[in-house]
Amino acid sequence: MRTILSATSHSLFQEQTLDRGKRERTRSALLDSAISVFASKGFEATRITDITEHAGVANGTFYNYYRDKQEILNDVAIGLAVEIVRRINDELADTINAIVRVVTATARVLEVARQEPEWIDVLLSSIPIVPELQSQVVRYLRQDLQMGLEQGYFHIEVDLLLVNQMLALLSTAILLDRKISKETTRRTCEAHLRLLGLPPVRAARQVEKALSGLQ
Amino acid sequence: MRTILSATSHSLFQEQTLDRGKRERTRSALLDSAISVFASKGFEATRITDITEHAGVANGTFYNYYRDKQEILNDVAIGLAVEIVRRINDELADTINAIVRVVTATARVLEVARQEPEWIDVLLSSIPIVPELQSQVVRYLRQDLQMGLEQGYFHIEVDLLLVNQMLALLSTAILLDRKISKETTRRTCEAHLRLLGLPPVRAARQVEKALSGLQ
Amino acid sequence: MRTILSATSHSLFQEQTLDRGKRERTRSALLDSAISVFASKGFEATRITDITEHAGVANGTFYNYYRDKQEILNDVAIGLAVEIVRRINDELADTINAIVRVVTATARVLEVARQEPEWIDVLLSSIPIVPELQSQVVRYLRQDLQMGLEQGYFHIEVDLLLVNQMLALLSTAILLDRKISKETTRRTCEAHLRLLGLPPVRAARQVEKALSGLQ
Amino acid sequence: MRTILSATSHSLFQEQTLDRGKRERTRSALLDSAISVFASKGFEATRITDITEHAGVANGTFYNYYRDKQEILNDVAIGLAVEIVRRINDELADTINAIVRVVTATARVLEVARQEPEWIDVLLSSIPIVPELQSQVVRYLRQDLQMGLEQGYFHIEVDLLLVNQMLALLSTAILLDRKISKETTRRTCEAHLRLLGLPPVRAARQVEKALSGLQ
DNA sequence: GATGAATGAGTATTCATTCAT
DNA sequence: AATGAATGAATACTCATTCAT
Repeated sequence: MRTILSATSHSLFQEQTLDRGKRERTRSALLDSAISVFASKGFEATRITDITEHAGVANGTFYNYYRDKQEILNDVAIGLAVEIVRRINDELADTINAIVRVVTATARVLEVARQEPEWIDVLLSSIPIVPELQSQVVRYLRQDLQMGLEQGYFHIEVDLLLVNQMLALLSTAILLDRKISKETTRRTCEAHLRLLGLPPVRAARQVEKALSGLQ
Repeated sequence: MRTILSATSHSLFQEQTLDRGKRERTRSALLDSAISVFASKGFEATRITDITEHAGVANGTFYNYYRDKQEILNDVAIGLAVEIVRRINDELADTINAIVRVVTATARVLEVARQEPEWIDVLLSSIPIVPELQSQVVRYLRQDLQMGLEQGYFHIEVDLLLVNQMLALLSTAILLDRKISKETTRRTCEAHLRLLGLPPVRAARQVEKALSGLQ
Repeated sequence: MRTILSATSHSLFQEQTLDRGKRERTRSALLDSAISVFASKGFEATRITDITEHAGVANGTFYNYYRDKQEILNDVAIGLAVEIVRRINDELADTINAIVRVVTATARVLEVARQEPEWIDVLLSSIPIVPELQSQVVRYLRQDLQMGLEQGYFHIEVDLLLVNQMLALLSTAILLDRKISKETTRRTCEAHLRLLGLPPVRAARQVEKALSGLQ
Repeated sequence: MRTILSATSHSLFQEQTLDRGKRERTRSALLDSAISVFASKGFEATRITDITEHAGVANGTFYNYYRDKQEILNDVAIGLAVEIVRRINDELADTINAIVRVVTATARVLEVARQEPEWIDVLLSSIPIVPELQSQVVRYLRQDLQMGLEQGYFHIEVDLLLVNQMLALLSTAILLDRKISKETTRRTCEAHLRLLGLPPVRAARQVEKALSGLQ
């Protein structure tokens, strides 16, 4: 099992296509470039040539793969989401307690945000722009929340609003503290549990316990 | 006392300058126009001519007042913030209970969001772009939060992270339910109180009570 | 007789109209402003508002007096030429030797260039743009040159080319040494006499003599 | 040896790049175009689209090669200077008499001015705008002047002022008589020699001799 | 497939000029 | 006469997109 800690490749897509044909390698170069450039300049401000220059290909090459910026953003965002979800799922495979699952997932996302800030920058800013992404995230989170309800831990209506509230708390943490200190992680996890209906003291205790078990 | 409910002018700035000279009237036309256009197309996508056309002036006129989009956004955002804070302050003048203050303020912002969706759209999307705005909001909110701590209601560290978490919950409500149903208002207020450290049941009761007192 | 040395007013036109009506005073303010601005930014680069701002009047006021930049330049250039010619003529009234007249005139123009650099800047750069100016200068210079021929000093064809050559030498001095050192003055006078056909040694002697008599 | 008389190509740059790649051919088209347009409208008055239209390319193409007008002017001016100097140097290779060198160079520049008026227009008007150019010209002229001093012909201080005086006389000739009659050439050469300290009669004789040897 | 030169629509910005006050 | 806000034509410049090589 690939663990999160070992994974700090800065080229998500290249890594996956080293073996495949030239076409796939060029596509990956574009995708990885897009992550970097979107992260540093923002989606609106990046020009096609920013991506191609960073990828070391001619500007015309872009159009052999994508129609426009939006299209490559979709690929980038989905690719990032899949990778991050994969990492978390790997680790949570055997965890059945919903509280632990929520805290672990939150902490792990923040962990990725610390190690690969570009990924999370792009991913979070993509959510409002890439419709498909939103539904993916919702479907994923809802499972754990539902589980928490059934286990009697959470007291809240599980719906789109809730999921978005949790995402918003996550984004807030990342935007405010790019280094993602332990403190920020703890407070974000606690905020999640409070929101889900745990009394404050209990939320604190559970977060303490779950985080200490993570490393 | 001017109440929020009676106020639904759609021209925040024009209204204030009907009596003053031509220069101020044109400036207000541009400001009101900017609100509309920023709200409908977003800041990045609006062109200067969108603003001037909507205001019914020539494109060159814009530059008699502002150097660029960013500069008019600053004026717009600060103007909106001042107006909204004024409305809420009017109503909260005599309220000393921090919980009631927080719930009322939250509900009132959502009320404005329902009646003047453009205002809140622009205001919220301005926060990351207009540095001055962030500090204004923080200063304002911190007072009530501090009061809640002293009254023994809240159990949380009052800092920049907290303020941003609350703003993020507010934004989430508005983005997800532009109509701002009573349900959305209630859940957002509850989320705020939960985040601030009230046990879920108590939070629900307090929100119920405070909102029913509002009309 | 007004002497050159006493004259260092920086407002050629204002000075002449202090007594006349408001209209003339505004016009003079525009003219003096135009000199300053043309001198510092050049004719092409100056905008109407540069002139009006410098004059302390509203931009629209300009059009009460002039149709465009070219028109005010004409007035400015002619006014400057008249003033400079007047000063030199005052001094040369009793001088009958053509060599002394040429050397004195040259030295005096350079003297003005030193004391009122803006005047000469504008005047010289106006020559190619203000047709009337060229013919004025030619008519003026030709007299002394003709006199020198008759006195047997000069050996050269007196025509447009010669006059322009002399002007070009004058401009060169001013452009290269804005401070107009004594050395620059001497060399320019000598260049003039050499061009007019005096043998080098004689030219040097005459310049020496004429300049020493000037102050 | 390529003679001046045979050379009347009107496309200085195109001619040099017919064989190279497309990029260089387009660049040359822009350069040649710039010469024509600068010559006919003057630097200030030419718009980028004047250059691109004349070159038969789209306006955007300009910016693939140059950032602005000034940048292409630099290239144009240096290119012209190099070409003209090359032509004169070719011819003067074996001439050791400084007087003959000066007269020949002067006459040849005027010859170019007659055959390629645009070149000289642009070149002369570039001198004040392109700093590099001035120093190039100075370095070039100074050699011959120094030689004349050593040969005992010239009596003058060789410095920046002198070089600029000679350039000014050259410009005057071109501006006043675009056709560059023999008369204009003769008088300009004589003016140069007089300025350099030859007695008038001797100057006339030397010019007569040198010019008659030229064709 | 990759290249990169060429394109030209889109937009910002300036500034001379007008004209109601 | 003076004002100065409004105008809009003129122009620079960017950049997504095309396409011949």
